[in-house]
Amino acid sequence: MEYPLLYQAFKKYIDFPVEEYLDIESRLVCKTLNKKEHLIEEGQAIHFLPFINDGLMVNYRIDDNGDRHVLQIRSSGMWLGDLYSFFSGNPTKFNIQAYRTTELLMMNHETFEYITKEYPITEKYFRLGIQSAYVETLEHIFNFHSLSAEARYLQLIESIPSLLEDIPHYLVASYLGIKPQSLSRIRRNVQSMSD
Amino acid sequence: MEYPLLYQAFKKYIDFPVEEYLDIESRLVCKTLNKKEHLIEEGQAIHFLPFINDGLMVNYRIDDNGDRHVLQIRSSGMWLGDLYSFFSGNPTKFNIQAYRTTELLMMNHETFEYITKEYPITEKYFRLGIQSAYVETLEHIFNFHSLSAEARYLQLIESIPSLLEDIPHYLVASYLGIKPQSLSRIRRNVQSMSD
DNA sequence: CGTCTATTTGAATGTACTCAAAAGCGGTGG
DNA sequence: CCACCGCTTTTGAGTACATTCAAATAGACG
Repeated sequence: MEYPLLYQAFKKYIDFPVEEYLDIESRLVCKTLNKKEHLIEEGQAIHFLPFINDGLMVNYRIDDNGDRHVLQIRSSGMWLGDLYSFFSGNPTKFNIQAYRTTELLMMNHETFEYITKEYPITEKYFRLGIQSAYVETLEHIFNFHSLSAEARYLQLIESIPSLLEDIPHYLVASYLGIKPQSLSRIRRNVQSMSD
Repeated sequence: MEYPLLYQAFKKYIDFPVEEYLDIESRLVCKTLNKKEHLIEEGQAIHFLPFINDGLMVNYRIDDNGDRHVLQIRSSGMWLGDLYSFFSGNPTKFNIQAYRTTELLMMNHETFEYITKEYPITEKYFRLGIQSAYVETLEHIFNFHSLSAEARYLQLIESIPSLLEDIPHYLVASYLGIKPQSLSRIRRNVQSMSD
């Protein structure tokens, strides 16, 4: 076993058999991205499903005015791709970029087909994984509705305390749905509150 | 076949075999809700997965201040439950309510276990369905980030023109992430623009 | 050291909010 | 049939929060 973090991911929801895991692992391709390098850019058709073995990835989308909106920030131990493009073959609308040197494990489409056919439990694993991502995303929407920008900020840095050291503040601001200037002012307020 | 809309749903992503569908259909329980009746209330453990055969359901959550936030509005031909509670057995945080007389088809947990075991393709169907809901939800977040309240309103009534006749405006406002007063003002503006 | 980019700060603006009241609408009972 | 009630929607006035525009400061890197 080369990638215990990946094995852990497969075991997260169900008792995934080791032998089958090892075959799957052997079929993945390792890829390293440098700081600021893109894994996925808008317009591409995505033929692989990436797992973050070590690093930090940001998923953003550009709107009609050319403005960037960060939708997901994910780190080691998580999958982060464009499921829609991966399964439909249509061009992606997303951009996924590394903000530190990041090591990815890539599963291509043929491998996905092979393992779900050969090991039916894989289908269940992905169903549960996607379901969990879906539930998280509903929670995210609820937070957007019910919390102020300041409360969302406090919640975010509580869950990932090192975030502001790891990626530019303007990306964190975008993820929170505010402008960098507003994030700066919120941080100033929070700072002075805790004095 | 009693419920063509359900069959259509099973065929949406894959070529789901009829015989297997018919067995699944026979295991569902039909339930009718009256206007304003709840299907799911916060705190319950959810033992069924509901499919909306005919009607309109609203999924909302109450925040710490006691305020309601509508997260989903779904109509005929869609599943709408709490996947998290259904699969984990934990109490739900959601409230799902009918706003018209609504006919539901309910799959209980044992049936889910039975059909995924007996017909492995079911697992794939649900994986694809949840995946599609997940992709929609990411789109929803992007709209929240990139569109003004007025643009979100226009997009919503374009996709469901009868929505404001079907459910109270304050629920639509909540779904849009604004107050009923603001929705009223937006509607007045849009009205006067088109004169 | 200089340049480029990111972050902070200030001032004015805008959008949605709160509070408060009025108008509209649907159902019930006199 | 009309009066009344409760609930929803609209409107008005003042406020709060995040935005824009613009400039200053701070940091990173060659």
